[in-house]
Amino acid sequence: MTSRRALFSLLPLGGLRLSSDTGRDSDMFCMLFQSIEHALREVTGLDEVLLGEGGEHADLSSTVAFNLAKIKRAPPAKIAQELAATLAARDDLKEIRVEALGPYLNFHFSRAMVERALQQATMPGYGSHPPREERVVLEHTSANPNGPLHVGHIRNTILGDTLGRCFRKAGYPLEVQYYVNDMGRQIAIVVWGFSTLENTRLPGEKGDHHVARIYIAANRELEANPGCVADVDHLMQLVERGDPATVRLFRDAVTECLDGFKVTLARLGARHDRFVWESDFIRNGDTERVLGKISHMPECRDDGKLWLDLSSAGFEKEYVLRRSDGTSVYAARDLAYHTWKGRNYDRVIDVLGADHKLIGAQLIATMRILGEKAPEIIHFEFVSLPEGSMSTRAGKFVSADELLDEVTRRALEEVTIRRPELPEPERQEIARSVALGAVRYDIVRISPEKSTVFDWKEALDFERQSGPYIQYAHARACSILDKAGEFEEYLALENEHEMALARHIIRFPMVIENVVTELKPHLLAGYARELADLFNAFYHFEPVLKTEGLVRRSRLTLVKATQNTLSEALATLGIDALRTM
RNA sequence: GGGCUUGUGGCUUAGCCAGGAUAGAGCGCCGGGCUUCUAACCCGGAUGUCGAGGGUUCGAAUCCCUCCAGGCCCGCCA
Repeated sequence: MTSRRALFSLLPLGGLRLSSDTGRDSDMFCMLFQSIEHALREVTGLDEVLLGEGGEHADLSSTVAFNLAKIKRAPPAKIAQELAATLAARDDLKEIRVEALGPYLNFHFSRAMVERALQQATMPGYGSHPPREERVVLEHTSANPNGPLHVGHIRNTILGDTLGRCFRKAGYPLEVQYYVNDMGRQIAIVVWGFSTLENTRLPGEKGDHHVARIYIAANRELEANPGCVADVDHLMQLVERGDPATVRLFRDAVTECLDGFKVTLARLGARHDRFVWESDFIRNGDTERVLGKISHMPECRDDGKLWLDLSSAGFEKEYVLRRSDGTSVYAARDLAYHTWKGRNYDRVIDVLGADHKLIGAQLIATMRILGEKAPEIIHFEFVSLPEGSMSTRAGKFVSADELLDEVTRRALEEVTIRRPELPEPERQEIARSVALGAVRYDIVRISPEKSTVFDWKEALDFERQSGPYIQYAHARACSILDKAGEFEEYLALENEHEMALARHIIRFPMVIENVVTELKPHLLAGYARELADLFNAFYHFEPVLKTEGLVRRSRLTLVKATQNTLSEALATLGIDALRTM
């Protein structure tokens, strides 16, 4: 390790002077990737050339020689060697060093290229892609308004919001929607509770928590008096029929809960562009229109209730759309909603809980039969409590509000220990950002298909692999830049800490691209953490302010690129990039 | 019972879809490092039958089959 560093320092500097008019191409890494992939395709004649990250061995690498070996009946190492020679001779790969290491084809970017790409990383908005045409609509959270958002719901919120931020960063025109289920049975139960039970709102009680209290009490009451269920059914019929008084009762209850949601969502840094009310699809006739169209389909069955036979698509279960009392079922309204989305946007994405897997698949199948655009659905698995699964109805949940309160309290403790000299309001401000970073990161870092158990200890951990860890790396970079004052950008990367950091920074635009194509926000979480790791190592081993001349300027430029990239990555994760903490 | 899904060191987790270079991290544990650009940090060490068993392949954590365990779903709920 030491010897390699020594070797590097013997290399001539040959630094790159930076000027502001270079770097039109804002995602150099993507371009390099594409040109290598293109060259590989030409040279091998294969469509799939297996180009991927090179890890410790290279910037990019390919295992295509193995596949070619089968076709050409020659040893993969020999093929790799021949490919490397051919590729190295190409004009379009002039600045890339191609090497065959055994059967592997390794591609190394020249230092000059890394430095050029790095220069782009110092500019505001780094990682953003040019505007695209495709209009995207993203639905997330959409929790039933019968109680506050809890730690399960906000997995949806944070996943969706992060994905939305990635889409915007990737250049897509995006609208984020919240689908308000304002006419379901749960809401009818809330309304029934409001009209029959003691229901005064406690002083200081948030609307959503108030609604939950009534909802829990109403459910208890209904369990004790099953006869009252008919009253709830009646409410549902009245609201579907558009009975003005009932509609107002539903709307008031839902609004009270929704107002509470909006406060929580704002605390989480999540923003919806539009709240779409389910009942609007009854009122505007869309649901009726969809059901009318469906009634003419060969898959349609009407035996009192109206349902679809989706067995041709592999579903055994009846897909019920209208009850025998004439009222529509959620699935019917959902079809109307998705038809509307499909006709107004080019790409429709929903973030839904794993409990919606079946109904989601049925929805997609039906949309296809209808000839409408089917949504892409991201399902996330459940968050449970150590004592079992959460239930709003049973009052068994940890609300997002109490999670944020508790994490903020802990964060304030931590800030107060570390920065006792700061005035209270400033400490509170930092604590709020740290808490948000901790909560959001803790959730987004886990891939959605993993079911998790909520753990206070983990939620309150601000150390490695946490949001605050990344925020801290950013604050450190800011601290150096603040102390450095003015400097002229210049790059001459010397040692392996600098190179490793630089190589990672230039991948950022590609990470954004990957998140939106694969719909995997946790890739960004991992990227940001690795970036912080690499910066911390650089920070520890390579002094910046104590050096002089070109080395100082080069390292400062690298710090600036890191700070900027961390800041952009954190913003895309919905986490505040603090300048001090 | 049927369907979907997850199973990776004591704990949490990446990698799996598009199979290849010694399976990456973090917590915890052991040992080091703050007169030094913020120690919410860094460095080193121990810890893995990648749930089990078969199969495909030159090569399997990754693909296929069976089984086991957890989660979710299977309502004229949403």
